Amino acid sequence: MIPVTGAATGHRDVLGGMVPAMHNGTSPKKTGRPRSADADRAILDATRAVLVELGWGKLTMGDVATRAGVAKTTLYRRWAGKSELVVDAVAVLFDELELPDRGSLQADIEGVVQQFAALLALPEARTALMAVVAESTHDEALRLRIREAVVDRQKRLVVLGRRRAQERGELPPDGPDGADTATQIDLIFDVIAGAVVHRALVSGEPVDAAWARTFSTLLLGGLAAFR
Amino acid sequence: MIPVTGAATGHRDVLGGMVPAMHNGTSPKKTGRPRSADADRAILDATRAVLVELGWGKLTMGDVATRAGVAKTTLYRRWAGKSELVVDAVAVLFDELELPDRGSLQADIEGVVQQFAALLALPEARTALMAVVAESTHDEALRLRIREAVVDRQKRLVVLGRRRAQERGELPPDGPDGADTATQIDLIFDVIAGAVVHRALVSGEPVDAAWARTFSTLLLGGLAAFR
Amino acid sequence: MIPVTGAATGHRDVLGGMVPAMHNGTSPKKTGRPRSADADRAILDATRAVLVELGWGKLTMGDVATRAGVAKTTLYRRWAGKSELVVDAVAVLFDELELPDRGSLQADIEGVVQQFAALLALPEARTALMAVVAESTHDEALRLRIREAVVDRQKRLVVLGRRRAQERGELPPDGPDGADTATQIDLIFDVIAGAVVHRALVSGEPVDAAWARTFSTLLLGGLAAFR
Amino acid sequence: MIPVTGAATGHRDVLGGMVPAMHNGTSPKKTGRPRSADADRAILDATRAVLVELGWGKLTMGDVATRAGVAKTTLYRRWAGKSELVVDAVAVLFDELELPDRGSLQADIEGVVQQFAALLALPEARTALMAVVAESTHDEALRLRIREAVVDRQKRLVVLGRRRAQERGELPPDGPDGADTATQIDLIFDVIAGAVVHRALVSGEPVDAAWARTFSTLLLGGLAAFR
DNA sequence: CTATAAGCGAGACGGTACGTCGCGTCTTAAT
DNA sequence: ATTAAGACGCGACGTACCGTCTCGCTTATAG
Repeated sequence: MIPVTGAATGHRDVLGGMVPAMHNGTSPKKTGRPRSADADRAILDATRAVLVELGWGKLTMGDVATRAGVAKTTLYRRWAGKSELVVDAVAVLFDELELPDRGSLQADIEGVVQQFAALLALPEARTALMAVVAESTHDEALRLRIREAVVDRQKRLVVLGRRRAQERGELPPDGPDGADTATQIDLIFDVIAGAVVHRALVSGEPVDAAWARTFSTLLLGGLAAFR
Repeated sequence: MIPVTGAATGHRDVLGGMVPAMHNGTSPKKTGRPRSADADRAILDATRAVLVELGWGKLTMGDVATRAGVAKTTLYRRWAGKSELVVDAVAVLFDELELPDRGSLQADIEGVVQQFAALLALPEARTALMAVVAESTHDEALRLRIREAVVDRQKRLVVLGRRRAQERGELPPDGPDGADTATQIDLIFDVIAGAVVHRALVSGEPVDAAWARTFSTLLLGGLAAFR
Repeated sequence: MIPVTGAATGHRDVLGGMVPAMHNGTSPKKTGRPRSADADRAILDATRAVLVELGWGKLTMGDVATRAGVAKTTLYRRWAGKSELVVDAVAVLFDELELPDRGSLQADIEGVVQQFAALLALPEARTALMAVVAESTHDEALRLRIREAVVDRQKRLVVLGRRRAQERGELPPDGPDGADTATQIDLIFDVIAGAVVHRALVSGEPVDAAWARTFSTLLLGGLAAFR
Repeated sequence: MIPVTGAATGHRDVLGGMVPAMHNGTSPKKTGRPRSADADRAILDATRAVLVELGWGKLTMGDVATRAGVAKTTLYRRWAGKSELVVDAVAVLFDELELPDRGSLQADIEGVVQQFAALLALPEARTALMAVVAESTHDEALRLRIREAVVDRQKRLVVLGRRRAQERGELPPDGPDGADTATQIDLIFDVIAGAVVHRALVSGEPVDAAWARTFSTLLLGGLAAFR
């Protein structure tokens, strides 16, 4: 996994005391046998493998443990539950998204749309993403974890594409008001990610080159409205 | 429930024989005691009640059955599982969405966006919707069911809004090519629904009047690109 | 079935009123469609068939009804439950026991022992007999029914064998006290039936010619003690 | 329970792999948390309690588990089903049978007959015994288990009574042929146990002092035939 | 170089829910 | 009134995972 630092590090037990530590990157330990790094890797690999084969619903902690050649205890020592484990296991997939420079804003948008669509075509990514999002609707901590591990990390693509377009003169430079800029970035991200996910997973229609073209045309037109 | 006709009509058992029939609107029965319509109503009401109180994760079939004053078997006679039941139970919530005529396309868009956001603010709707969508990523029959019961039914809002805008002269009349029209409707639907869901549930940011305004501005700008 | 007359005829419902009539040979009915005699036959045949194939434990009322081409209601109109039905279905098997005259009391005893053992070698007879006896340990009405339909009917074998032996001079004639005679008959019946059943079903040892010989020797010796 | 060693030691699952082990006395375990001996005791006590209160028919695994303060799974980890559990639970009742020395073979026989009758007068013993015997008619493993846990253990009474009678000179010493001796013991056991059970449970007549006297007279006379 | 402390594989544990099965009753329409 | 069909309320079944716990062992650092 890509060690996630920050918010959801460790958790308080019922008595309010700090428990040895969930996955968080920091190492508060001093003595005793250190945790096996092999186990971490094996567990996350096994998680992805099981996700592909069985999907979220059929994925069980015991199953993952067995495949990873690890005891269930080892697993629970590191992650609080299925959701947390799967978020970490899947986050890495989203880091592979890139924004190759295709020369125009429209082409760049089409490119990232199609990359995202390709990712959502992978059963494990599709299923795991929606499953953890579903879980997060009644688990704030999980929602934050997803935001950190997945959402916020991918905003870089919007930021980058925007800067390139500004450099090309396709978009005006940022105004003096930083808040407006941030609002626009969030909006664009929600529109792109939301539309692609909805098209692919809810409507169940293909996100192909033709759709990417039509969609990017709409988006570009919309962006012009902010000029 | 609004009886859903079509796809998931009955299913074959292991021996290939036709099983009495899941919920599907068709009536293959001729003899024997007819199924109780009261039970249907009671079950769906109970499902919504349990969803509100406990959420998707804590909803159990046994619990629903008890509250509905019905045997668990009666429940399984009509729905194959939790997901199918919940789809039918929540579908009706989406039917309450309306498109009040606010005088301009932008105002209409903002209105529907806010109605949709209000619906997603209900815990039972939010959780149940995402949960069944998550399930549907590895269950094609369920995906079709969602599409019929929820998605396709709400496209009416886009169609209506579009016609009104055309009557007002805000949008050009349909071209001769019906396919283009359908493509545009689908696109607009995916963009609106996708963006709102993503904003509300993934980004976790409020879908308020300000956001609705900014979003509708973007969308209107985009629609101009198709003129 | 061999219609059983007497004790367990009909049963009182919870309110103490007389219910239309269980199987009892009498016909209190006057109007309406008469009961099908075919159904009776088909049900009992089906019961025996299912007993052979599946045994008592797996025999279900629904299964019997289906095989008999009859509705479950029809079945319950005639028998109060599984036990009652099976008693009637199996009773006939015991009526096939005979006491061929082999010329001596010992040979006659050996003969009946082996016939009874052959009957207990049939899975349906063995299983059904023990199952209803087990049920009868907490169901007095069932115990009486078994006694009438099975036990008392087979005492004829003891009575007949005894009379023949008396005619041959192997046993003394009945004394003046009828009670003593009845006591002896009951005792002999319990000893023979009990020993054979215990040997065959509890000890699980074969009831073969050798055992029959040893057993009859013991019994004859014992009878001499009453002279 | 008195741990039963032998026959029913673990069982093969559908794939032929060895399953963790049902109750059998052997300990194939090496690693992991050991099974709780307290649980064993609590379960068997609870089983007997439920048998007394509700009888075999109303005894449910869930009920036993609850009363024993144990999870249902724990129960199924040790016993394959109701029958196996009840055999172990009632076996101990039979171990309480004794053969007090009353000074003569006839008196000893009468004594054991009446003790056995008293045991069969207990609803839990009567019902449970017959129920498991009935089950065993189509379950060889269960039959062996009953034989080990109940039947074979009580042969000690016959062996002891016989030795005492020989010491008193009421019976001749064992001949050189051990097989004959074993045959006789088995026969006597089947006759005593069979006759008492048949009288008590099938004929439904009282096993009182008078019957015990008449029966023992018959048996003694029979034994004389082997002299 | 021993003591202490945590990690680890294994698997039993108390729970909760599952989805199925059979029971015996009931509600239809058709004799 | 009886029949075939089949839905119904009920209750138990045996299984699957959950997340925790106890074992005996291993592998570190600290004294």
